[in-house]
Amino acid sequence: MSEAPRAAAAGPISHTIFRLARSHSLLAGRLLREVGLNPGQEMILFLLWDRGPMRLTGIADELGFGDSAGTTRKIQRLERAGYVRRVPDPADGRATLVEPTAAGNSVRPRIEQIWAELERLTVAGLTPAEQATTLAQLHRLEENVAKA
Amino acid sequence: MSEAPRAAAAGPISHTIFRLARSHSLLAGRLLREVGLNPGQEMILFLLWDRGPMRLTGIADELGFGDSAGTTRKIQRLERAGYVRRVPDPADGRATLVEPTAAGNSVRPRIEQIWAELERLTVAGLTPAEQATTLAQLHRLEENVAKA
DNA sequence: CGGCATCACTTGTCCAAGGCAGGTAAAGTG
DNA sequence: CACTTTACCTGCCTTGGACAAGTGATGCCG
Repeated sequence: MSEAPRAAAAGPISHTIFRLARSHSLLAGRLLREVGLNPGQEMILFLLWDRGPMRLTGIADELGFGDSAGTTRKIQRLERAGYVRRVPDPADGRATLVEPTAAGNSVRPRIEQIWAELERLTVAGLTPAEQATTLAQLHRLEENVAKA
Repeated sequence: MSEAPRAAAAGPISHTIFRLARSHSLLAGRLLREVGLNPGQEMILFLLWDRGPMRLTGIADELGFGDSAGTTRKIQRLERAGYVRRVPDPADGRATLVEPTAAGNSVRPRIEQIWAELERLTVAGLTPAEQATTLAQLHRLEENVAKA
């Protein structure tokens, strides 16, 4: 893994984000495979555990999914995996609410462990103070990029 | 886009990397669509511009592609786009060298502009000193994640 | 109240990425 | 000279993002 100077010269931070993103996603995928999830699906579960049953549009808005069609299919996969259930929204005949199943709830501790492990590996060697500044800077980058 | 506290609690930095990665890739894709590239392809061109003709394995190693099959197809797409050409390696009958075409070279200034724009949008509002520390910290995260 | 735009979701299709499995030809090795 | 390894390619599967089109339910306006 030597340098790729031209890309680095043209945009060193973008370049590093790009590489970090792929490695991080691969690592997350490797850790999550144990529970049969692919990277991203655990985000939906975290959201449901926090907020209770949500409709698809709510999930999509919250997680920044661009496309509702993609959201449908993500939920279908989680449903096939048995972690999530779909119930009609009593308040709106068009909508369906998504909620974790018992199986979904039962993997929660394990998923939280996996995320803790992922975080541990990611920030290895950084002091708590460094972690805090890193997080703050990542948030600034995220805001910039989301806004653009 | 409010918070997703549970994921943030379980791994705030991982969580932010995840979101940043997707937004950044979407932004890069939007900027690059003008020249008919998808995010990632420009990395290959940067590499070739820096190093001259390379074999597929060299490209894959350098950019961290896991799979040689995927590399083959990425190059095929760049080839179909007309930006790259494949020539047999005179030194090794098994290998093919990949090099930019005239069309590939002609988009170079534009791609570098696009990357500069991407970087500008990404680091908007950060002082040069902040950019330097951000870059250093991203590199540390990348090393950690690549190693794990 | 009826008509109509809007909303929530679903399905189909396309393309790109990653991964695995298997195949071919050339190169290297004992 | 066999045998293994290397470099690459192809096929196939799953995921992801995007666009298009369709269905049923809801909301609103005249």
